[in-house]
Amino acid sequence: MSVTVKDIARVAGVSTATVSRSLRGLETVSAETREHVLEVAHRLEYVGSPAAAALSTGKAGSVGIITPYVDRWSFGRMLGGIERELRAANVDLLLYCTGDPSDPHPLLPHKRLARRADGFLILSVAAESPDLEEIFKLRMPLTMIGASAPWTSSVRIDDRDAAATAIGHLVERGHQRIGLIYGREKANPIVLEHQRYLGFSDAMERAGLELDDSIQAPGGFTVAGGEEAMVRLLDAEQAPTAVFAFSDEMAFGALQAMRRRGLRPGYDIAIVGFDGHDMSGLLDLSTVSQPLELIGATAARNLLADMNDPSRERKAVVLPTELVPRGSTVRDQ
Amino acid sequence: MSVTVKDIARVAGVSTATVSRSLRGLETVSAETREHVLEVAHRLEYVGSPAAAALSTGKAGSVGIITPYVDRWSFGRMLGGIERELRAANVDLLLYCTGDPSDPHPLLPHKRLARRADGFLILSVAAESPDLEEIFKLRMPLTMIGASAPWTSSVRIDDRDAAATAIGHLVERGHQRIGLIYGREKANPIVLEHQRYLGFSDAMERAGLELDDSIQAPGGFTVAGGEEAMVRLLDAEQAPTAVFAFSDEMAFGALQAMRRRGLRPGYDIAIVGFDGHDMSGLLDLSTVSQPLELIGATAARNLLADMNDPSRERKAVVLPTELVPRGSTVRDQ
DNA sequence: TTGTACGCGTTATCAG
DNA sequence: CTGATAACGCGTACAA
Repeated sequence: MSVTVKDIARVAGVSTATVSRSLRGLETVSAETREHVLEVAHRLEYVGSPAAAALSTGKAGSVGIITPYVDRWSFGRMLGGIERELRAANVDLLLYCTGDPSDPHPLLPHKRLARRADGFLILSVAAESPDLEEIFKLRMPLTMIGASAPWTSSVRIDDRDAAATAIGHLVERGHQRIGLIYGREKANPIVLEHQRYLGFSDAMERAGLELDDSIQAPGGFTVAGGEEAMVRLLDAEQAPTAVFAFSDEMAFGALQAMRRRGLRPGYDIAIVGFDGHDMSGLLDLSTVSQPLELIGATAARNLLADMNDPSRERKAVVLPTELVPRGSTVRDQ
Repeated sequence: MSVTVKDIARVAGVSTATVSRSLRGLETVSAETREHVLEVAHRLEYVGSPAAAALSTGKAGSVGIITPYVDRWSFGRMLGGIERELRAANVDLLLYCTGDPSDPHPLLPHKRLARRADGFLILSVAAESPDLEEIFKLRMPLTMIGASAPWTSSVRIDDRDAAATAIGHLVERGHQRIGLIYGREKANPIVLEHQRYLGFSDAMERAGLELDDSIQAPGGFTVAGGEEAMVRLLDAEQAPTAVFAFSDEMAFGALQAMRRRGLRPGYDIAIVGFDGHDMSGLLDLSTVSQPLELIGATAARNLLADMNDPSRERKAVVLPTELVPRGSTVRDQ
């Protein structure tokens, strides 16, 4: 097999305990002994066994990230922030993708999940999700992103307020018939959806406007889905004069649908998206921008802190969003 | 601490060996014993320790994926394909991000990498990269994506041919002055870049056209970088009539730059990108589309096969690409 | 079909 | 400062 601490101990003429201590840089070893051990280890091309270390210490040396999707733009950005922090702390990153949260999916794989990591980052999964109960029961350090539960740390934006701001922007510009492209079909919506919907209805009510189901459709958070949804809105008996989409990607699809019909964003119909996608500027799409990398990094840092000090008080961080008005809502003055 | 096989054995009145066998569904246990053990395990809420299992069997039960970037669109798509296959096989996914390959980065973390996973998926890293030597030395199952080495499996597209096709398309449409937006600044390019560049120059030569450095610029594979690069091309003493970008995202940036100057894609300047990005249709961008999820899935499946049978012959799979002509290259007939 | 007992590679607890 | 030695939790020859 491969080189172990035993081999090093034998060659270096010390005990395995001393080898272990030297390797980990504990101060309780004389400098010269350590030097020697390190030299031998290097010469033998020693590579430690994380499994053995994990078994011995009880710490896996990694955190798991649980997410319903992996190929969405916003996920990539968050992941970037998370990865950076984790790498800096030298902990491994395990990725678990649960698939669409509205499916009755086969639960978060096995409970094996538990022992794999020392803590978890949970993305956009409703705290009430039955799947999560299993995780909560583990009583491990947890940080939720895009949702929150009283007994875990969380990092998120104020989805409700942000959505209301977007609608407020449209109302200000004189729109009275405002359509909506939301995410999943009804049941078990991911949290942020629910919050954004509340913000939407808050603002509509405040403006004295009626909610009309015929101009609301699900876009599944994809470009193609957004396009389909927009087609439905346009085909409604009375089409909307403005549309709010729960994600920029869906808004892009909506723009596509409009273009196919010769409708000009901002003139014929106003559109505002959500995320602050790289490409929203290019498409001149108004959007509510959120600091995704920062959200990821903040969550990761928080989780690491919780892991190091389990008694640490749980934190619920709320990061700011920003409305970015562009041509898709301001041309039609 | 937590429930172990020993606890189950005691409660169920059998040996730990029988517990282990039952838990893993080995056929060498009587049905009724197994039932009983499973029932007890369930009742005790037993959760196995992957670390212990790994230590005992020598298999980590996971594969590592090594990538220079994590927030690029194409990566998300590949990851989707990879994740699906891995999940189906019930193996964990470890993510290692190396950062920009042209930096002299601190090597692929530690060698600890080795024992963490049973195999690795390596994305877009040059086989000649010094970092990889360390990995190769491990003699573990490896599958490269977007690059290849004779002694490992690999899955890729024919970047050279694909790039040549894109240029051929432009040449066909009468373009003689063709600019290029490539990725990283010179040194240590990721492999696909080199290949695409070769395809570019192949086709240029074949058409009897000259390469002109003044209309070639790096865009760093980002939208913003693509925009900057395009500005440089437009400001060249003699601007190009057509531009080929190594990624759709950079092409999007180029479109942005054109729009800011009132230039119409397909009329004033033709543009063709690379990837088959979700949004290329929306922006009417001609592109060379590659089957990213399939690439990821194929690579993952291949790696799993190599892991199960180390003597398995290494495979080098080349998947097809497709030129998708759109308005950005065909309007100016 | 089932049980015994040892090994996997580290870390941690004691003595010394 | 260093060395035995006992865990850590599971898999698996080997024996019964």
